[in-house]
Parts: sequence; structure tokens; C-alpha cells
Amino acid sequence: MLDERAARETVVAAADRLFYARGVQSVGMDAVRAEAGVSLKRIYSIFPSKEDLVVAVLALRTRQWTRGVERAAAGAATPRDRILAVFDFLDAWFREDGFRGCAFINSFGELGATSPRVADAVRAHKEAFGDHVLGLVRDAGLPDPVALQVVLLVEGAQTTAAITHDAAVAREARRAAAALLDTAEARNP
Amino acid sequence: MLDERAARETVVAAADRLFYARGVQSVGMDAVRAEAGVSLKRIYSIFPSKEDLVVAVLALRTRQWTRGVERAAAGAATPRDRILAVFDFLDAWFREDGFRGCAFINSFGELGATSPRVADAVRAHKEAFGDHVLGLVRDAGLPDPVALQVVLLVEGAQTTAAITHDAAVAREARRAAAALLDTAEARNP
DNA sequence: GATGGGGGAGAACGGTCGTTCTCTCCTTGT
DNA sequence: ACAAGGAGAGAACGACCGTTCTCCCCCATC
Repeated sequence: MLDERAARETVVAAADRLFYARGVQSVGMDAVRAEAGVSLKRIYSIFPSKEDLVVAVLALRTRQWTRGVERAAAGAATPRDRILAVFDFLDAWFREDGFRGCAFINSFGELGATSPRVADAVRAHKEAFGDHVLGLVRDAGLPDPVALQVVLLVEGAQTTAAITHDAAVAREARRAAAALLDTAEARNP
Repeated sequence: MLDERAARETVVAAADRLFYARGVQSVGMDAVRAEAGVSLKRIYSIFPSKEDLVVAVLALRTRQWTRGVERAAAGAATPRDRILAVFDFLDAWFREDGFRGCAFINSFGELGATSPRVADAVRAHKEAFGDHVLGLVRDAGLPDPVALQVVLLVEGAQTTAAITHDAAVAREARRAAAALLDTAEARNP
């Protein structure tokens, strides 16, 4: 049998697969049970409600996103390259089978209006990423507003890639980001 | 009593308000009936299923979006200004009460995986807008890829404004777009 | 070896949803 | 005046969903 920690991880991973592929409300708890191989009773002993499970799934996605961005940045020498590395990370992600856009944006559109906890989780995730980019922008000696410009390209790339299924979006977003960084640098001391 | 045309418009407008505010699956057909003041029997005589109603709502949103973009562009003298006018349109929209992001992105995240008709409607809308921007970019004598860069900023601005509730996003997106147009122009013959 | 508690399988429960049906009323045409 | 048909109100239906409960088995402890 699985201890609570392992059962929790199994259920969250299974729910993530299903929620991401089909949307949250289209997936019943019984489908989660079948995918995870963990009984409903056990699931409800770990997550008091479906909403708790959704929040846990988003927390998992935040950890994965943060790790991915950090790994992509690890191979970059300068702050500027660490910013652009985000788009390389996106490029690889967009090419994965079953890519269906940003889970946070999807969840926000579906549940943001009815579940404050989900809305808060999404906002916290996006704010943390924005802060991360802001740090990189400052490291590069560029003005703060450039960070928001980069974030807009990241968000736009995710939604556009999800809808068009065209991974080339990431390359164009990277080129645009590079141009924006160049412009900001030229206008700086 | 309302003739079919008027009843249809009333129902679509009511459904649009509810779907946009709460998400499609969170709104039952009975809530649409109450909001529209049109009986369920009548609604189902016009729209054979809820999915048909959703598609009709998206078609309404496409008309509104196209009209808004065209009106914003009408006051602009050059192709470049017509491109940037899109962001002024966004700015006004983001400030509206009840703004909750792009209905197409929201619907795609919620239903795209389970309803091919909804997914197609969203794709068609985004493709039409992309073509529109491409036309403006060509009018401005700029290379095609710039259009995708502008589109990414538009999409990113919508999702970011929805989540952060910060209308200043539109201004920064406009500045970024202007910088990208400048860069593209400088690199052109 | 008895016992008790945790876990699995799945039925059960209360609620909601999309869709259809019933019943009644009102209009319209002759 | 009367038949016919469309439309409204709302009940009804079948399906599903989130959540809980029942029943049974297994294993650890005395």
C-alpha cells in the first residue's frame, strides 16, 4: 500500500493529467479514482473536497514551472540570456504531446469566477513569475516595465500556441523579446 | 411577443452575459431562461442544444470584437497607428466593469478539449484577427512575422489583465508593440 | 487466535443539469 | 364562434456529479 505522501502525489499527478487534458469540470472524481488507482474514500481523506484537489494540482504545476524556468536559465551566462531562455523552455513545452496551453489560464477561465481559492492560486503563480522576470530584468540593468513586456509575450505565446498548435510561436516570441531588450538597452545609460 | 430574430438576439445576449461572468458550465440553461425572459421551450426551438448556443455567443463576440477593432482603427491615419489603435481598444475594454479576459480563450480552456465546434469557433476567431493584423502590417510595409509578434502582445495583454485586474497592461503592451514596429522598420529597406 | 482499525470496492444519496413533456392560455384565421 | 396552433410555466426525466456510507477483507497488536 501507499503511505499518505505517495498516495497524495499519485492522486495529484493523475488529477493533473485529467484536468489538463479535459478541463476540471469535465472530469468527475470517479475518473480521478480510476486514473490514480486510489479509492474515493482515500482521496477524500487526503483532499476534503474537489476544490482542494484542484488547488493541489495548481501547486504542483507551479513547482514544475519554476523548476523548468530555472533549469532553462541554468545554461545561460548573462541575465539577458536567462530571460530569453524562458522562450526556449516554452518552445520545448509547446512541442510536447498533449500540450493544451497554460493550466493556470485555463483554470482561471473555467473556475476563476466561482472559486476564489483557484483564482488566488492563479494570481499567486503569475505574480511569482512576474517577480522572477523582474529580478532578471533588474540584473540586466534594464528598467522595470520591460519585465511586464516580456511577461506579456510569454502569456501571449502560451495561449496562441494552445489555440493554433503552432510551436513556431515560441521562436517569434523570443525574437520579439530580444528586440524589446535591445530597445530598452539602447535607451539606457 | 418577440419574433424569432429578436428572441434569438435576446437569448444570445443573456447567455453571453452569464457565460462570460461565470463560465459556460457553471451556468445552467434555466439561468439563461431567467436572464433572457424566454421560455426553455422557445430557446430549444431556436438552439437545438446548449453547444449551439455557446457557438452563437462566440459568433456574437466575434462581431463585437471586429467592430471594436475597426472603430478604433477608424481614427488612425497610418497603418502603424491602426495597429497601435488595437491597444487603445484593449485599454478601454480592460477598464470596463466585469472584464474577465478574452471569452474565446476562456471558452477554449473550458470546452476546447471536449467540444470540437467550440474549439473551431475559437480558432477561426483568432485566425481572422491574425489575418487582420497581417494586413495592417503589410500595409505598413513591414515583414509578415511582425504580425505574430503584435498578436502575441494582444493575447498576453488580455490574459494578464484578466488575472491581475491591472488596466495599465494595455499601455505597456502598446509601448512594446511600438518598439517592435520601430525595430522592424529600422531593419527594413 | 481474537480483535479492532484502516483501506478497497462500489452502492447510495442529494443535488443539479440538459433536455423533453404536459398542461394551459392566448392569439389568429375563417 | 370556434378550431388550431404556438408559446409560457414549470414539472418530469434520465444522466451524472460530489460526497458519504456500507460492507468486507486484511493486517497488526495483545
